[in-house]
Amino acid sequence: MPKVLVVDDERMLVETISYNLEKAGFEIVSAFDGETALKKVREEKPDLIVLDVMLPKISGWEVCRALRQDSESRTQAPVLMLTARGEESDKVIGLELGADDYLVKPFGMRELVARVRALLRRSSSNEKTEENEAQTLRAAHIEMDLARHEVRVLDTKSGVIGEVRLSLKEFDLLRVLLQHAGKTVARETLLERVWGEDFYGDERTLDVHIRWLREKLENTPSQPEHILTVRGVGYKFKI
Amino acid sequence: MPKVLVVDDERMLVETISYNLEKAGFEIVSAFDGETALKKVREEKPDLIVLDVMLPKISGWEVCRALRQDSESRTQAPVLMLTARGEESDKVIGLELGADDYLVKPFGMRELVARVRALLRRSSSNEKTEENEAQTLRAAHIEMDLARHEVRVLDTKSGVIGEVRLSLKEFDLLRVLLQHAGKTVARETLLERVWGEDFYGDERTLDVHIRWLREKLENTPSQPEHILTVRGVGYKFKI
DNA sequence: GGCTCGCCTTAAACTCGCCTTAACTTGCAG
DNA sequence: CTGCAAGTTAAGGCGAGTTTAAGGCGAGCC
Repeated sequence: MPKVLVVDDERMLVETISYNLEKAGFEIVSAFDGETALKKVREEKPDLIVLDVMLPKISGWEVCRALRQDSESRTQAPVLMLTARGEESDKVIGLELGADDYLVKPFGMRELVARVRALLRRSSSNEKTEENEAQTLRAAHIEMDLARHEVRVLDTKSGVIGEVRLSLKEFDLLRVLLQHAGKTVARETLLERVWGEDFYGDERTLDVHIRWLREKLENTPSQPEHILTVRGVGYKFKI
Repeated sequence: MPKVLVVDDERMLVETISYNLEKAGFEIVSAFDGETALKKVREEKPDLIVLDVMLPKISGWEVCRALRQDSESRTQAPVLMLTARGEESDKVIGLELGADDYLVKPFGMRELVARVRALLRRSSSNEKTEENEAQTLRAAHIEMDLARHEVRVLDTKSGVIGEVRLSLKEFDLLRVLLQHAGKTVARETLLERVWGEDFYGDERTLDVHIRWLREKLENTPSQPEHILTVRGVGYKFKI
């Protein structure tokens, strides 16, 4: 259950927002001024902050900057700014200072909830990708998470993402192909990169592993759409 | 200073994105529709493209496909797609068509900048490892992508670009001809370059392969317009 | 240690694309 | 007109790649 901090000096508005977000399944913490807001951030460690621009004492902008720059109250949590007028300059300043989205008053509660959900979804998927900066290779319907040694396949029809189990050699082989995505990789290059300089085994080993990759990644392994043979040269991953 | 092309029909969003990317040290080029985008890609050769899915006239998908497949506007630059909803099917389509990452609206500028940096870092480290600079030979209506081992033909009438499947020998033969485009290449030179120094087979073999090339590349194979015979000497590719 | 299990390699039969050869035809050049 | 270079077509076979299965090796587990 994600925790949301709502910051606004109009208490009725905070009530309304809190009610709606709670109904949507979030845990709510609130603050009516900037100073309290920063304190609550430190204490409660919310997953997202809804922040009004107009606040007594410290303005919303300053709070926003503090959230991004102060050593004390710094947080990765996304910030949704509430602004009175839709002036672009406001938007620019907000994004400038590290806000992630903004909403112009008056706004509907359904929209607010939708944006909060969107921001949280993104920030959580972000965490995943940023931790292992080791990077993910993407091409066509394939997604390789190198750090986690995970491979996901996107089913074109259903849009479902499924995880595929690959053995070590299969994984290495696919990685080399994807690193050169689109280009043809010579058989000997593949053997060298995956099996090492000193592999004096049967060349057919490569073919067999290609076969297995096709079985796991292609719709019709015998008529591959992505892992293609370039006769007399090697293989290529067609995007 | 890497150059980024920002494509979106919401001008204010382009402004915001441009502002933030500039501040992060990028040079910005922008376009508000797909057609202009493709033109700018050709003219400005950006290092990365931020591309909205929803565009007037040509959709973002189509632009994306063009960036990967059209001979004119093809580029190695990574593509970051902006999509309105976070539907998985969108993601699938995008990656299918060769996008490298995608971002769901609304998104924060910090996230955008982070992703742009990540993509560029990846693509530049990619370049380093790929010594063989993506070389393409072009002449008349033919385009040879040596790295991919692909050949495309531009149909003069319809303007359609079609991929042509060539066997290894056909490919090598065409490459030698195109490398000397316009000039006559002696029969023995061709035999040597394609078949190797030590080929003691039938001379007719060369003719047969020429025939097959003509069949695949000429409108009327028996009255070739490009792959011409120079009697007593060899062949030449007329531009 | 012995056991199971998954992974890699090797083997071997098989398919099919590609190359060569052959044999005939065309057509240019002297 | 004649000869030779090149064109054309089809058949054949070689070999690259496919595919399936079996064996062996090593890792992890009783």
